[in-house]
Amino acid sequence: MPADPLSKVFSALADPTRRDMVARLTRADATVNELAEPYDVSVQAVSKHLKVLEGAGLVTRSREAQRRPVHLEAEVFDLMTKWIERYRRQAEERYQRLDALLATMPDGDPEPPDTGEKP
Amino acid sequence: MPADPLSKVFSALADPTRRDMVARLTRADATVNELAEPYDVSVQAVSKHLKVLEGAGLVTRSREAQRRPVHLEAEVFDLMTKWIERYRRQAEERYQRLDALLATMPDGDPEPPDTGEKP
DNA sequence: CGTGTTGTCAACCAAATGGTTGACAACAGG
DNA sequence: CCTGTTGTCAACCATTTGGTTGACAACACG
Repeated sequence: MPADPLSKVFSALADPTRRDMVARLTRADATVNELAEPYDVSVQAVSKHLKVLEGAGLVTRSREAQRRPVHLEAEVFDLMTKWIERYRRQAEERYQRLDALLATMPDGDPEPPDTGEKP
Repeated sequence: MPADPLSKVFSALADPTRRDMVARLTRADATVNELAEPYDVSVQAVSKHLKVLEGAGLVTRSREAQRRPVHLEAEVFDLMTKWIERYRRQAEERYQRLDALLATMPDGDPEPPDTGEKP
């Protein structure tokens, strides 16, 4: 189960219910019951979702009597953003290079796939 | 299996092997065998991974004789980036408001949790 | 002290996931 | 035409995932 941090975060956000919880937590902290209310599933199921989000570092929880308020940790988002941006940038740069390359050869085939000579 | 687009993309990138393939595809298009080479799994397994990436719109494939070159589609990244940025921003704004709120009340408890008067 | 509220833990279940092997289609090139 | 290469499809298997129900701990409050 050692699953790297990035995998855990992506995996955690791959579920629509979990994404919705995160969305709601950007507005305010909430208890498990509050979080569970809009969804048509048991409180236990939501508790499990919370564990996944917690394991991914997207969420922390404090104690306050018998309540366990859930708090969003937005920093983890940066992990993903960095990964995505990095490869998006590389993909774009490559696209630029390809463009430049095409510009240097106005019409010829760089590697003639077929030398013509077809009757 | 109707899984929404965002779920598919997050889910596709939740796997380290798949993320590595994407990373390599930012440098150059590749065939299935080329992609499979570094990993210690069968070509069929890689073919499955490709189907997942394709289903998420992260990758497209053309025909060229019996070869099926794989090409990265970077636009889908924007879907994720938008989602992430939106909620990261909201979380930060909320943090700001909380900060401002705390500034207006130098020391008092806004909602006395306990009115004292307990013998 | 008993009772209600809040949440977790454990056992169980169905479906999805990631891997395997074997068969086969499609094409290039001798 | 035969052969090798490239890739997919299908069946199968083990593990994970997302959900359920039931029991129980921890605490507030009458």
